[in-house]
Amino acid sequence: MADKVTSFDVARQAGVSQSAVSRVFTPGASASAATRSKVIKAAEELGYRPNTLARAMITGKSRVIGVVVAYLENQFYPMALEHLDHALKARGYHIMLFMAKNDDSVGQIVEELMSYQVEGIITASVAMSNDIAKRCHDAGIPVVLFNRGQDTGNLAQVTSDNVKGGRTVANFLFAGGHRKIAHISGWLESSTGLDRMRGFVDGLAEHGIAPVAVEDGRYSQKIASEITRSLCDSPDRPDAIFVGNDHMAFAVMDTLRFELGLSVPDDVSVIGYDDVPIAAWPAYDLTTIRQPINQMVNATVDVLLARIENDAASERIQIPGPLKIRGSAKKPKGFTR
Amino acid sequence: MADKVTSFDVARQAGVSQSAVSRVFTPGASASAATRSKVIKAAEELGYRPNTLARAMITGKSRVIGVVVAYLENQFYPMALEHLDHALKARGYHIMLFMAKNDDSVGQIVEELMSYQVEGIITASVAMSNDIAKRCHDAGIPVVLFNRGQDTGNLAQVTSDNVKGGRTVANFLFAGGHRKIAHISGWLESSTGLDRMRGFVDGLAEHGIAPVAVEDGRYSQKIASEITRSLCDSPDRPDAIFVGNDHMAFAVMDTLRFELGLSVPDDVSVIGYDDVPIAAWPAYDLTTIRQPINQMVNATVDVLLARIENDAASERIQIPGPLKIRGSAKKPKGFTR
DNA sequence: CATAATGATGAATGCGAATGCATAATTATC
DNA sequence: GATAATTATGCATTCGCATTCATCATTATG
Repeated sequence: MADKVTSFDVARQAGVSQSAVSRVFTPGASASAATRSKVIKAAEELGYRPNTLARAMITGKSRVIGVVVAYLENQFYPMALEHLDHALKARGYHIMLFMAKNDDSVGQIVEELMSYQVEGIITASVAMSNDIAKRCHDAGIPVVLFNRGQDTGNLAQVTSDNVKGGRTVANFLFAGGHRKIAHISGWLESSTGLDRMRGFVDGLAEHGIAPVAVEDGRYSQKIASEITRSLCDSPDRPDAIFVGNDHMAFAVMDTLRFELGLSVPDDVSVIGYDDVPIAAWPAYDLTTIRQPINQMVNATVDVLLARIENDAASERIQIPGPLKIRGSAKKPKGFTR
Repeated sequence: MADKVTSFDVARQAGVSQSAVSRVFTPGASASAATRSKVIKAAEELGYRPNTLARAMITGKSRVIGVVVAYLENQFYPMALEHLDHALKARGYHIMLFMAKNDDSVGQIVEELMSYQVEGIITASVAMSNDIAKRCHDAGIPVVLFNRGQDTGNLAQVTSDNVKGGRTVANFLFAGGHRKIAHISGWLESSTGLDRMRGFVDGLAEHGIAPVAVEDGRYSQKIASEITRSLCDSPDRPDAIFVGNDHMAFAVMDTLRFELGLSVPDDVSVIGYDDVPIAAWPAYDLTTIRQPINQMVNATVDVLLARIENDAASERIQIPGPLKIRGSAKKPKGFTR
């Protein structure tokens, strides 16, 4: 194992001072062409790379962003992670990844992130208690909630327009002739779950009807399946179900088809939310509200870096997402949103 | 934004020296109960946490592991990531995440990881050129390839027993009465793809038959679908297809059923590899070889940390995975592996 | 009670690179 | 060609904490 090679080693080899070496590796610092080439040559010979940790100590910039994710089984989050990686890499930042179930451990994780001197934190569908938010604020570490809103704590947040999405689904299902419509919601303690539900219920109300049932699926496939069973156990089963996200919608469809022997969409229409890649797979061919993940991620990164770089205000951004019409729900003729 | 609070601030507040503060936060260092409680009190009042970067500079231990992942759309990798997070967290390490397409950029990423002084690197289905492997070796940074083998470079690696898995599939399909069996392989430039293919072909050979076709699906759903179409376009279409991983198998099943109007398993049996959660979803109900992801991850972490802590040798570990029999392939009566 | 052994503590040092300051080398301007 | 303006360069310092060394307090041992 070769010993670590430092800027002093390179300096000696190149016959210059350590400062010169540092300047060559610091964008914008002044160094003559001669020095530069000597240093680069020596660095290559020795296999030198600046120690980012040491650099971070001086500059106070680690170029690391902490990312906290709750679920990875729901395909939306791996996809978000992939986009986040690209967007952050393009801006010269790196990801330190943590998993946190929603209930617990977020505080602990934030403490660890802070001790690593991350420059910012992105949480995906993870909320943050007020005192933790305050701690980040006091430490000067900006936080952006991705796909999760929160009224308290004055945190930046980026979501799709969930209320509008829910409303769009209501219009679409009503236009499709459905009158007995159930909703298996996302977790109702989360803003996304709640907003979609509200938009949906409001949307139906505008047509003078109410959902036949609203049950909290809590983003769990298991719970969603159970709810589906009990909904359809009734003589008066729904003819359409709006499900709070695609991940649950797949379970709902499977339960309807393979357990209850019902046809989707002939017996029951199903609509999801997210438009993850699986939704387009022929086995599901799920009609769903698309969350424009790319735009959402870009907005998240923009907001975060703006706050890192110039202390900008925290914003709340809502990006509208279109209904992606596929085959899991009856298509009204001439439907316009 | 409160200014950073350092160990000196805490020391002043507690009326002790900076060394004392450091000792209180360093497990195993000696400090009296009185000092300890004074320091802890002061630290809490000031909201102090040791700066991990500064600590890492001194100790040479960053407690960070670099994780490099190629795909996140194939559910196997998010699942692996989740397990990795748990296993590493339990050992006090953290993840710095990078995405790399297989062909490019791995070298660049490794350089960045090294500059962050990571203590080890795990690559998931990502290979590493020999000079990059050497660079890690020279820098004393152990590397473990997860779910990917590689003969050159003397790298530690953890996979399932892919050859055996392929063979098991061959036996199972033969016992199920299939004689016209095709294989849409994983990427044949990867050890996993190659080993599964070899085991499979060998297994069939032991029964005196050969696959009717072996095509490289390159882990792409699109390519797998295209191959499925062309395979079934022939008058002599296969009655079973072994697919190199679940992710492609889903696309194959969808193509067979919804595009070609064939029944799975009545017309064509399909078997995958991985046993990701989706494989158990009723829509697919995929018979597949389970990769024991938990064991694989634990082995990966064990090997890596052993090499970090005591310079252990690099190992090659193969963990056998059972056939998970579901409904996508005909079930031979009384089949024993 | 004296001496040895152990534990606790602070001052000083160093990890590796960035940067302010002062000076030297180069280039621009008249 | 002389002076001003600019660019390069090195020295010394700094970031925050762990650790060595020497010193001092405490406890153990005969």
